[in-house]
Amino acid sequence: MVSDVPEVPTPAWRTARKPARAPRKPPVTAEAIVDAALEIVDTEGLEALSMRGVAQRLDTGAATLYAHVQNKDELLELVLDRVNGEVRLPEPDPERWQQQVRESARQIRDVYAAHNDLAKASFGKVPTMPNSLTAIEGMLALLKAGDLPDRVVSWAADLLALYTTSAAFEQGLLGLEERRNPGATDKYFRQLGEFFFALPPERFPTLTSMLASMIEGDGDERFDFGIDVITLGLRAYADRMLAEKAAEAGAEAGAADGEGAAATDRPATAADGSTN
Amino acid sequence: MVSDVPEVPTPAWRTARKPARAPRKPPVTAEAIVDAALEIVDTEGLEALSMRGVAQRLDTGAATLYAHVQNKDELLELVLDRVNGEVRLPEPDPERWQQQVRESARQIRDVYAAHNDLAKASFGKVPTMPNSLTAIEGMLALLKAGDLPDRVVSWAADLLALYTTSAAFEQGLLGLEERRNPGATDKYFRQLGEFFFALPPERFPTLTSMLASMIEGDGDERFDFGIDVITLGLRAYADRMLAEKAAEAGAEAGAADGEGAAATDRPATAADGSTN
DNA sequence: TCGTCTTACGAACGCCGTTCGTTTACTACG
DNA sequence: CGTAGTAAACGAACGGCGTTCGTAAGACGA
Repeated sequence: MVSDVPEVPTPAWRTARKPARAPRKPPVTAEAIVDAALEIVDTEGLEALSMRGVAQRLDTGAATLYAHVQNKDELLELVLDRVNGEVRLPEPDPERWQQQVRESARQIRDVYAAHNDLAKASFGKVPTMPNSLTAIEGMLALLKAGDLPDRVVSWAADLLALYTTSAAFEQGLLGLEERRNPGATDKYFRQLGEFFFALPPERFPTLTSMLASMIEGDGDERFDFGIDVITLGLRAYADRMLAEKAAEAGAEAGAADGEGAAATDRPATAADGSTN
Repeated sequence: MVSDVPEVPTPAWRTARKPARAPRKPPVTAEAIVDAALEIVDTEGLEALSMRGVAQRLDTGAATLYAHVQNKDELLELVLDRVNGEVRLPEPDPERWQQQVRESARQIRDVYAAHNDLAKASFGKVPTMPNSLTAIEGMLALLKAGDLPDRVVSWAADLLALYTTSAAFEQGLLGLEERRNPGATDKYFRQLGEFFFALPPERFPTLTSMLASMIEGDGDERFDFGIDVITLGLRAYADRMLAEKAAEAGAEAGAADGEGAAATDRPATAADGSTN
């Protein structure tokens, strides 16, 4: 399309050896499409991703893409899986499971946030692609090393994924807007602060009395807070669960047994797989 | 435009008394626009919401809307605020703060999920509209009744909002798809189950060993799990924080003080915080 | 060299958010 | 009653979107 119709006829011996095909463009493959799509997301954000844009970047038409990808949704899933492939989770070390969970969650957040607001595309999608499954496998293994019951581990993975994805989205969105017009984010936050400080205390007594602490902390601190709360909560939840189960068993076995403090020394039977 | 050009001339005495204007259509106001938009979201989901669709429902043109609403984004914010107005949080009762938080989070989730996938529109938006602020105020008050430090309360509100919104979105999305073609959700879940059970155990040992517990539980149970984990975690986090502060102060004042048990006056839900 | 078969792709369809310039409907005043 | 002024309404258009269809081009075995 660029110069297929020369104004002057070309001598035969010139066309004889493969004319103008030297800078051969790479063939269109699903992989190349995913690459191009991710490049667009990386430079302009998720909203700027369009089939036409991807096609343009590959020097072809939009219709071509549909030979390799069912639709935009599938393309997004492929992009997400490629990004999930960037995640590297550690081998579980039971001695440090909480740190490992924190570090891993942080890594996942950072991997996603490095691709702007891409995380938004993962909301409400059930992960089924290879790299996504590998990431889940890794996180489950980490949690299981924490000696938690199976049900707690499973549901905790969901909870952590939710939290991590949300945080990644917010951070990525912020980074994107900061890149779009640097400095505007500061101004926005200042205006936001002014707005909140101007709220009437009689209508929002609690809110206005806590503005200082609401603004406190950067993204990392706040993210770590969430992870800490969740891991501490998992521990406490599991302990409570085991205590209840023990009390039940005790009540069934004999009424003489005192009840209560069962969360003291973590018995190794925590993950006995007794769930259903 | 409906019948301005009659095929047969109308006698003068018919048009004399205000022709065809009897079923006067209500004037276009921002409120009516929000109503129409919410109706569309309620019946067809967030993705089906378009300015043209809203205009059609009001029997007018899309351009008219822009006289009352800056753009689609602002319209969405107004819709969200209207929905936030449906939330009714209880007066804080320090004796039952954990139950109150759970009930409130559940109510918020249900309010949103009742409007299909509307919750998706709230991701990444800082709440500034009246009803949103009122909801935050209420949740902060509830958390503060739990006797948590200000910083914990502030950040916990963020965390809970994230979790609740995500859960509402997932539940709403599910409900929407179930309404779109009833029964298809069951089939989808069955296929999903088959897919996961067919995964190779040597590549996903942890995942495949826990499939039973991953599938366990309905939406409510799983949501409550998350809320319980978070509230238990908040308690534990606050206790650990206070213990550290106490230890610091103790170390400064004199080295003679014993350390540890700071969760004394709190009824102590298995939150010993002794891990690592 | 021919026929087949995969891949590429221009053009079109029906949507979308938003803007522009004009028309309409109503109010207030002469 | 007539008219000027004004705010609301809105048709038409712009550029872009996801997706489909029928055709064109190239690869390749017979």
